[in-house]
Amino acid sequence: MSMQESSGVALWRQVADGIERGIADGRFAAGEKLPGEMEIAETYRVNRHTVRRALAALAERGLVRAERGSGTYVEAQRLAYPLRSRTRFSEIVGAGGHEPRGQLIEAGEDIANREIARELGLKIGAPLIRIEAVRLADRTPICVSTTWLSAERFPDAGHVFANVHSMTKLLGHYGVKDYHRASTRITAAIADATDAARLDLPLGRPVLVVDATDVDMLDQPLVTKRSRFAAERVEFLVENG
Amino acid sequence: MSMQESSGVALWRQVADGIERGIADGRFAAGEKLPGEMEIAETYRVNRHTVRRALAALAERGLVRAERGSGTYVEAQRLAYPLRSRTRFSEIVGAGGHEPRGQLIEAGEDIANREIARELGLKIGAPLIRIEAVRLADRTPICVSTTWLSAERFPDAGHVFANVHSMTKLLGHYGVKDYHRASTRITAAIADATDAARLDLPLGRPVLVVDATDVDMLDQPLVTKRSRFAAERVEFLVENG
DNA sequence: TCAAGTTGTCTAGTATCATAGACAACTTGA
DNA sequence: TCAAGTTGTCTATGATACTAGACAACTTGA
Repeated sequence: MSMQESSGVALWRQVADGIERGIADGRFAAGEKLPGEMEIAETYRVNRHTVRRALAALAERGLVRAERGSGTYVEAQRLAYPLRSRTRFSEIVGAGGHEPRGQLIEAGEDIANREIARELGLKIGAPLIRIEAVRLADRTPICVSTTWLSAERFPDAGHVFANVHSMTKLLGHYGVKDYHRASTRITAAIADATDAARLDLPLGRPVLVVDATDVDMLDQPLVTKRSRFAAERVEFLVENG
Repeated sequence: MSMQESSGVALWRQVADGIERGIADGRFAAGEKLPGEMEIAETYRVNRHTVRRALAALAERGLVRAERGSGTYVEAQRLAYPLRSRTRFSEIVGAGGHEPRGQLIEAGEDIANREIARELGLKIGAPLIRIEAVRLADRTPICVSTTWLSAERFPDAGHVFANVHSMTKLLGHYGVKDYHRASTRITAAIADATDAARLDLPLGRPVLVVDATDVDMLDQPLVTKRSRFAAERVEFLVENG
């Protein structure tokens, strides 16, 4: 493997990403010993100090642990996140044996642009409630979400959410007994400073960007949201047929 | 917005990513003029030269175009890629008005590890055909795929694929009339040197990693594959209910 | 016990990144 | 025509990243 020059990504970062990928796809299993620093330096054709910096970065994030005189060992795992018609963060995280938590960052008012208006079946310029929240599993931030609801249909939704800390409960408060996922769009990006801070993620890490709209049992749009997931902490499962 | 220090990502790269994100999520529409270099420098709190380097990187990738004395303008778009039960690369790309193409990189033999054996319903160590291919839309590489098939059920599949250049046709050659997607797992990573070269992508860009298994009409597994998509060129659409 | 292999910690030298300022070349609209 | 605003190019300087080499501290297995 050879490294790319002047890509705007430091060499040690490229090495760290390479090793992390090896951990993610199972080439380096959890608990296993990584190759020695000299060997890694040779395979990536960089100086041993550069490898050490890469390993230090991974160690700081808790993915590996160095043992002097012995070697460097892997410790990691990703949260499985099924994308079903019935997608509830708390249920998914809870099913994985982790403790789900939601935390309100900010609630405010907004106005529908063309895209949101189309998703929610509203007119452009219609008043909206915007809720920004971060969701955690066992105190590890998993994603940050921006959620939009019609301010007419859900007046004062911001204050309600601040009390109940759950989208399901919020909708229940307005008489919505059940809802399901109508559409989901996924792509990836690089975490910007805001996301990075909220996700407790170093800048430059990949995030999975998910745009989704939930509808009620009559297929009437309820909420639309954009979530940014720390890619290194989740793995989406799409179940077809 | 403030930049993060010593993340292993150069400042100009962070600025470039920020602008690219603005293009991706529509803050900067195609054809529109970006803010002036001085203004960008102020919002990101970096030197104008750093902004210029960021813009140069985006220009090289064809996302923006600078016009001396006038401004810098956006030009970009992402390929919509629906993840349905019936997922066929050529149909998706063709439907978007682009010309699909597949290109064989390498075909060889392999042996089933635990994961592949489970996906394909084979025993560990069972003989496999491994096919590496890159898929393009209008000569732009979209993804690289590694596909595994049972060597017993599909003998000589590598040579067949080299002739037909299509997974659908390959399966048809063995009497498989129709098939559909059984499972899809998505996560994101950073492009390594191999991916970067094959996708004509600078190192360090995010890729969407998709693990998928296709089954026949009797739900018997046919092929399992791992694809890596250039995240900046596609947007997955998950359609539920 | 000892040799080989591992991670930890120094010292340097070179290349790249980022900032700062100045000015040229060009476009646009008044 | 001209002023204001834009991108293009140059010089210079300090900070950081990367390489190179040496050796210490520690673990493991023969």
